[in-house]
Amino acid sequence: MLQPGTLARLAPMSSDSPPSVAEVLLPLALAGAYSYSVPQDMALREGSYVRVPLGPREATGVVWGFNGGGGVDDAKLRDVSEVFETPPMPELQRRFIDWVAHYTMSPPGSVLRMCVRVPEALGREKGRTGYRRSGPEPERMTPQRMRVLAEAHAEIARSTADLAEAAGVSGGVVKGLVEAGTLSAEPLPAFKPFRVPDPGAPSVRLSRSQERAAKALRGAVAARNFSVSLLDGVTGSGKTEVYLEAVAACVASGRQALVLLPEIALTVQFLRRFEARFGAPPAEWHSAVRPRERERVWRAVARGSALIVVGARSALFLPFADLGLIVVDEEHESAYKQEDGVAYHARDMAVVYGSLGDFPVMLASATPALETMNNVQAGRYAHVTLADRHGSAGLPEIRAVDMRKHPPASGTWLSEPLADAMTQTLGDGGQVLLYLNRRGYAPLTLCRACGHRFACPDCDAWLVEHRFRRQLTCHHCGYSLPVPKACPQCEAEDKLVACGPGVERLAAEVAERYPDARAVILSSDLTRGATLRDLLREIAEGEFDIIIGTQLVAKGHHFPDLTLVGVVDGDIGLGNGDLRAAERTYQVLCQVAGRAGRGEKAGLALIQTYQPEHALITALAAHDRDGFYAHEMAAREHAALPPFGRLAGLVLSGASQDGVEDAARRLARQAPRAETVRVLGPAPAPIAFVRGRYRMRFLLKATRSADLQAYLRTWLEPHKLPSSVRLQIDIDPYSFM
DNA sequence: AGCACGCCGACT
DNA sequence: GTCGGCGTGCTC
Repeated sequence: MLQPGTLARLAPMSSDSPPSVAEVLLPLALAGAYSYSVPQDMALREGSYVRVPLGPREATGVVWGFNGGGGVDDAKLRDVSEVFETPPMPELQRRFIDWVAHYTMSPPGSVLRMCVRVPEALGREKGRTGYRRSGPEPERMTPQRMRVLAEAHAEIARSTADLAEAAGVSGGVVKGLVEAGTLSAEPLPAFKPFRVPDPGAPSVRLSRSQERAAKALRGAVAARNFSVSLLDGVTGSGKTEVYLEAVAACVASGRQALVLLPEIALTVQFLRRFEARFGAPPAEWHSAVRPRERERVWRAVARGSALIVVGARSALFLPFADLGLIVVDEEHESAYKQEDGVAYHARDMAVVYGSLGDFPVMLASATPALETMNNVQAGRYAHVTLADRHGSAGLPEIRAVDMRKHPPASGTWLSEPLADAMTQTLGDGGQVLLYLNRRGYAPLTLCRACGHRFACPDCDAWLVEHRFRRQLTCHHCGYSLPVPKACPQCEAEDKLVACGPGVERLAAEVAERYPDARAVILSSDLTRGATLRDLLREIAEGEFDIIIGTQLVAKGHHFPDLTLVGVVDGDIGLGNGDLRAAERTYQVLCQVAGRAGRGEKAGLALIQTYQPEHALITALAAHDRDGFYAHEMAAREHAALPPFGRLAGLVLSGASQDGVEDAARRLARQAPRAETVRVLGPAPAPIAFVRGRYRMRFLLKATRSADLQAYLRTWLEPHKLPSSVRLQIDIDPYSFM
């Protein structure tokens, strides 16, 4: 229904007068855009970044349209305060935001929020101040000041931070020299421009197999339209070099390229390979990038002057001026799935982006997601294969160790066959990797006197002992307490026992068995950032004999001396009803096993398992990936699970258990009947209590062609939830959290 | 997301 | 009697 005010506002549009009302999308969880009146002298376009009044404060938003809102009282309209001179958000990005919002069933403002996380990048560039040598030496000369003056130039101004770092002193020393009149200030350009990657830089020689694959991918880039290609090759086959050729072709044609990597794979090694190919580093985008660099990247991406971005999943929401290619490396990685807030899968959204923008998308993996393989088999995705391991390294031999025949002694986790292989490898001067995906010392602590088990007060989870930190910690919320001496329930002393292994405990066992070996633990809570980088380098240089690691070690690190991989627990995580458990176990074991023998020496992987006859294990040992996929695909098809059916998860949560259960029951009663959608639940979520909130879950199972979102909208839109209960929707859920 | 309003516990 | 805890609701 048109409001009287709307008519009045529409009328001027028939002439050439500028639009009088702008629909502004705000980065907030609101149902839609808000309307603002446009001051006479203000030039706005769709996509303009603007400041607008919002209640008692101001907010930054993006113009989503003109004169279309309606429904709001004219008297309510307030003026747009300001337009930013930043290039407007491209139309393609706005369509992408709307699409993602619609698909994930999130408010469009929540998706916009992911795009405007660098508010400083919108205003005028704030210049930096540089300093150069201009005056006489200060009266008081110190060694620190001398070092700074050795770095300071008479012609070229350098920033305080730059000078201080180069001289190895604190910024205060530079400041002192400015006050003494030895250095003088002058404005510097706000940001260093990104070096232009050279697609024609002398590159590494590609093998024949790589060259064939590269040709196919270059062809997809040259076609300049939407296509999806799966670049499929085993660990070590050189996929990176191949897709970088496609990236080169894209930038050679003058368009931007985005390479997505799981956060953890953004390593120095990767960046070095990149720089070797392009003679310049890429623009980086991930959680460790500092605010100032973020601003630099954001601005350069918006201007189109950063041609290649390498980033984690959030890089998908950068304001690309002219995107021509997205590569999703390790596309099967669950790290691409964002669970909280807007629940999206970066690989799937990348494909959507390519389809909206009519450009190619490339997925790379040694163990593609079942969904991706299904798309390949259906002919929707092109299949580009890399047959061999690059160089001399062959595939590692993979063998199962039957734990029923070789049970380790109580309190230990290494079977004799694995321990013997370790002894031999160490004797031959090789490196050993032990993989155990459990952080800490022990996943459960209990009291032998009364049976008390330490659990998190805010979650349904045991507290994990971290012996190095002397703490019991909840891995869901971070709650910690010092390891007590006495049981809090029966007050018995020295009766607490650790149950089950974590990497720290495995390290203790290793130290006892191999006292002369140099062992190191790689785990996200012990090593991060710079320390991790140093450790990885030291490992590659052969500083350690035994590496004990969690998931972290599976990712693309290359350790040339590593010849033996031991998987401590090769059984599928059962119980939590994860439909992808087998697929994921296969993928990670394949990846971990692939760490062995990448150098000149042959590799061996031993997998300790209680189910050596499981299809997953036999397929791994036989290097029969396609066999395992066929087996798993048939199981999914039989159960009408993805990719043969669609899923959605709904989680209701709140502080009061009764409140949540009651809300869930009411909601269940309202569920519309539909041929193509089944609503399962409500049931307590697999982890029913997290961070002090109770959680009830619905699982929706639908046919492949069902419009799940439409169903959910009909169900949820008329329903009013109590405000104390929160609803989270996850379309295509990965874990059933 | 902020920020204000509002209704119940420990203070001058 | 007030200060302030954060639960709830609104912002064009």
